[in-house]
Amino acid sequence: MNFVALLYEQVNRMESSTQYQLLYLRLKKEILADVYPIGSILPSENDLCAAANLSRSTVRQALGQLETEGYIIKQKGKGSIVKSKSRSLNLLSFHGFSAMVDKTKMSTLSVQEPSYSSWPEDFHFELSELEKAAACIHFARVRAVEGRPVMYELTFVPNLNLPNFVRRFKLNQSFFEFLAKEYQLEITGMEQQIWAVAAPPFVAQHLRVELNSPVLKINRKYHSNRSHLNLYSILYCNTEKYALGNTSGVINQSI
Amino acid sequence: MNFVALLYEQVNRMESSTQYQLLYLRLKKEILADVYPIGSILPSENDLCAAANLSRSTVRQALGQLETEGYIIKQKGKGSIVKSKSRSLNLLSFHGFSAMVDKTKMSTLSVQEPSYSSWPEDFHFELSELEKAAACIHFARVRAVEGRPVMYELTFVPNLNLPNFVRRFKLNQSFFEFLAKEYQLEITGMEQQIWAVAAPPFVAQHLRVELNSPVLKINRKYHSNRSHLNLYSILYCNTEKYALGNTSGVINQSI
DNA sequence: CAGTGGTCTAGACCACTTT
DNA sequence: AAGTGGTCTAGACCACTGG
Repeated sequence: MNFVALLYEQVNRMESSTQYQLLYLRLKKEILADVYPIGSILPSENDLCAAANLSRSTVRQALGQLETEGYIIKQKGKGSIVKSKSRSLNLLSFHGFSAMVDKTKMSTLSVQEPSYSSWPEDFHFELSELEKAAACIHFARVRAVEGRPVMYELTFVPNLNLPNFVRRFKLNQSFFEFLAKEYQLEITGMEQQIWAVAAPPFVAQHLRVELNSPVLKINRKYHSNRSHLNLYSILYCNTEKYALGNTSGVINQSI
Repeated sequence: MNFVALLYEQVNRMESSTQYQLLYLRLKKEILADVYPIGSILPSENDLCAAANLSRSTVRQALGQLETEGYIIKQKGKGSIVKSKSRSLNLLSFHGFSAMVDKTKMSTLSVQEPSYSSWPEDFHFELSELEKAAACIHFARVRAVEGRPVMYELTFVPNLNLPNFVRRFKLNQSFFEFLAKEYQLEITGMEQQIWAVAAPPFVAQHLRVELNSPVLKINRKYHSNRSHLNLYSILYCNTEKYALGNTSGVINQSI
């Protein structure tokens, strides 16, 4: 390696992070921007080595991170296939939702369009001082499958450097994809708590179930790549017909 | 030798063993056997290189797998610290359970001691031919916190090369740790479906809640490192006082 | 058959922790 | 200062996939 390349590497290390992280971030952005659409194959490891002037181990480290985060699947003799545009987070989803390639059966009803407000009095999440000081962006929607309401979702977001959120976000689009595309905001983790509760009146109404019938209640706190910015959701789910489910390769334990 | 045993031999022979996998398995066994107790530090990467006559990359690959599975935490300048004796998962657990270092508040009641039986008629999971051919090991237990029943758990396991399971397993121990220690059986993945249901009589009785009050029902299929062996559980949870919760993803990036 | 990812080696320099 | 894990290089051979 020559002197210029050495200097270049030093500068890169000072300015941001490591070589494999830079490559990882670049590839992730390109996947999100459809430079490599779902189903397509990334350049081979050797090509990436040559293009980025890196050793194969370093390239493999970047690809490994993309793989564990669910963006790609690597196949011996074939290549690195783009699998998904969003991080596999182990989120619960309605059984069959992800399988519905034809999403015509799924619809979204607006209950509360995005607006700026203050935080609810009885908000059940702990907020940082910074979040409390910011305005609260709130919206609510009902998700339906085959015309049957299955989920009532209330979302709360501190308005921290999210310009024109209210104007730009449309309720029928994917919230996470919107955040990634418009603000480079990545969801990096999540905490959730789940209960079975008797449907209160406003939930019974939106989900069209009998008062006090059993529904799932889920409180979620999403962590993001902006360390002080978290997103909050409260979900009520009607599981009479559709169960909530998830699959995880790297699972969890306890009890 | 019967059909089941023959299939097993084949599968076992197919399981390849690379250098890093062998080292990974050896270290994992030693962690489970308390050669390296929780909190202790593994031999340094260089020591492992010398001892096993491997390059550092290979040793790091083995340690990396132990880390992603939650057995160790690596700290720069310090070493690889043993963190846990069971795989760190993303399973739902009762909120606060993991925080209870003092587990005296948690108790287990036997409902059905382990026994061999046939598979239930209305079993809601799809079984492979191999699993159907095997006997079903079944047990049921109730988990309580501070004397309050919170979970009623029914478990079903195909009796495939799990010698003396019924005699060896005690209901008040961790099922996963038992499987890892006695049979080197690792849980590698899981599917689950979740409902909110009205408590049927037998559930209401075991959880000491009113008939038809809302309870969580969870069906789980656990995948293991034996590709054809899955474990099945049906859980009923009383979430009146304790919610079910989990955390996933990378939570602490930096302050 | 050429190309791919999987495994592995034998070095090197760095930032960090502990002594 | 010595030791640790984090990153990175420049090779190598293998098993597998595809044309």
